[in-house]
Amino acid sequence: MRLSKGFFPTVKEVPSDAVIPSHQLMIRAGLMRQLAAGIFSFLPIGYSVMKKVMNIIREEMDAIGGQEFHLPALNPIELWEETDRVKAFGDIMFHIKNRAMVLAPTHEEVITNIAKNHVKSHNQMPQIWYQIQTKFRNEPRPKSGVLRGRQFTMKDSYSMDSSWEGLDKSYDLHAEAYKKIYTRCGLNFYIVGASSGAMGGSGSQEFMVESNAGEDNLAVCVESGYAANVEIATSNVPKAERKSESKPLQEIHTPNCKSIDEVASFLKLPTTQCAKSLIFINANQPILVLMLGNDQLNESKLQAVFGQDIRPAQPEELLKFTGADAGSIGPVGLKNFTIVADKRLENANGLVCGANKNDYHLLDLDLQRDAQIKSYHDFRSVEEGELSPDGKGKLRIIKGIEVGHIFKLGTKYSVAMKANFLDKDGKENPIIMGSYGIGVERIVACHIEQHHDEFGIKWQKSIAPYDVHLICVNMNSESVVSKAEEIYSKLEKNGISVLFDDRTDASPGFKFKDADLLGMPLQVIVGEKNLKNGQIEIKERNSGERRTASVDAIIEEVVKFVNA
RNA sequence: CGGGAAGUAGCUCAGCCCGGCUAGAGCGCUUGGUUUGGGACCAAGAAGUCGCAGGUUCGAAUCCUGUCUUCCCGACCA
Repeated sequence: MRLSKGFFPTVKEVPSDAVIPSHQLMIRAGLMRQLAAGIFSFLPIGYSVMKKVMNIIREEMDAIGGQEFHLPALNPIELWEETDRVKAFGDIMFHIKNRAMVLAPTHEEVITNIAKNHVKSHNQMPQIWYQIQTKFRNEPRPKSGVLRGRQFTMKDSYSMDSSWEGLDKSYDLHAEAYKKIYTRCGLNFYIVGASSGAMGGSGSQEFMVESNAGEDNLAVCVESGYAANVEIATSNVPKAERKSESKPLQEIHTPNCKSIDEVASFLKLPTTQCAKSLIFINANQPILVLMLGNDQLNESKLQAVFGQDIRPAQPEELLKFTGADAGSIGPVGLKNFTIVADKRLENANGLVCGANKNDYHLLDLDLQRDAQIKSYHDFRSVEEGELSPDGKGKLRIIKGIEVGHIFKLGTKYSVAMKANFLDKDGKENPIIMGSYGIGVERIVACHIEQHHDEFGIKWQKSIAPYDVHLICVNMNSESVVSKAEEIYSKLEKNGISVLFDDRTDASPGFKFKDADLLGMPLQVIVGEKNLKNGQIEIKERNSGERRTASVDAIIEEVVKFVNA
């Protein structure tokens, strides 16, 4: 492609509403333009990268036996009522005004609908069905360019199995395919254990790219290889000790002591001898959660136990339910409460807790003796520097961008939509499903986040829009132009895709800047300076390394680089 | 949905506080000329209902009210 003929709207100045590097560069290098919040037009060079990513995805999905579908984005709302997800998605789902239709935010329902009508026997499984298609989600706050949009491209796939072992296998196939996809796309990524959230199912993992632009926090440990979303991450921290003897409960005046730190320093006790009480409301019922010392409660873990609707109590509710304000609340003597505690507190004694009376605390609380603990769960958020669960190394908390998520769905959708098959014994069972997603634009943005410098993008070979950026430095020199033209046509004949900067109205400096911004892996620079010595310069964008090759050897040199 | 910021030429912005005549700059664009190895130079030019609506005023980009849009932080994110 000739730069003089094609549409490559590069921009020198940083767009005012782009904050993160990938967003800025996707605008500056002419990959896309914004139409509205979270909605982007992809321009030729941007779409060419998208297509390369999608092809890698196709190849790897086909390699595990996936079959490509193309499902409608416009769905009858009735379909979504069958699984009660009109309510579950709420405002996230776009609704069509003049017909009872919605724009699909994902495709479990459509897939299950097809499976229900046609997958009737265990002999027809396993199946892996996928598509690459536009998804619509009415995000309350689109941000960071293409990283969180209202319309985006997703590879979504669905596995159908007749057994749970089969699901495990389909899931593992996807995990392996995903690793290949992200590796081929030039991304450094982590696979982390994740919360299944309201999606349901028995397990899920996320594929995460480390980046400051990320919205998720991950706990990772290089030494042990442990990696998990902090929503579910655990660490190796000691439990509170149980002393051999429990002293009697004792009420003590603790004026103006609200926080655990204030209470601990007032009583001259370590914070790890304090039990912090937090009140939540679930289905109008109060729940008291006990945490050790200054441990932070992880609300995702709380939701995993009590469901999504649990919420913190309002200050007036605290007073109503416990008779005290925050800072003086405890588990002793509460009526009609569900009391749960973090695992670190299991059967502990000798603790300090609120007395349900403002400015008073209780000493020597024994959780076995003095409180009705319904159950113990892991509720705490892990902290930077704690030991990984296997104790082999320290945890680091990093920010990550989710580029993929795989779920073992189980039978949630097949049961809801009555997608049943007959097993070997002629018995009817719900199809066992998995669902697996990859955000295509996110891969592109993450690639740029991981491969760029102050001058522009550094495409890795696998997804670069062109293999080579050919620069003709002196358009007024006939010999230079004819040599550049010759190289252009020879490279194309050798199957190399070339972006040829043959503009007559751009200065050399301008061309070099554009080449660095656009970021093709190899720049071939044809200029008078080197040509008079029979040399052509080549520059590798990734390393910045420059060298020259003789006019006779240049084609071979470039072909070698591209195919390396 | 809560908090903050911003909408002036294709882009990046100044002007607004303290109202005034014909609304500016740089980049980009058009034409002509010069230039050609790291975002060239000279000259001439085109281009803006100052987001929109209403109000105050002799007079509004500027003051007031409302509204829309965009960005950032938070909440939310199957």
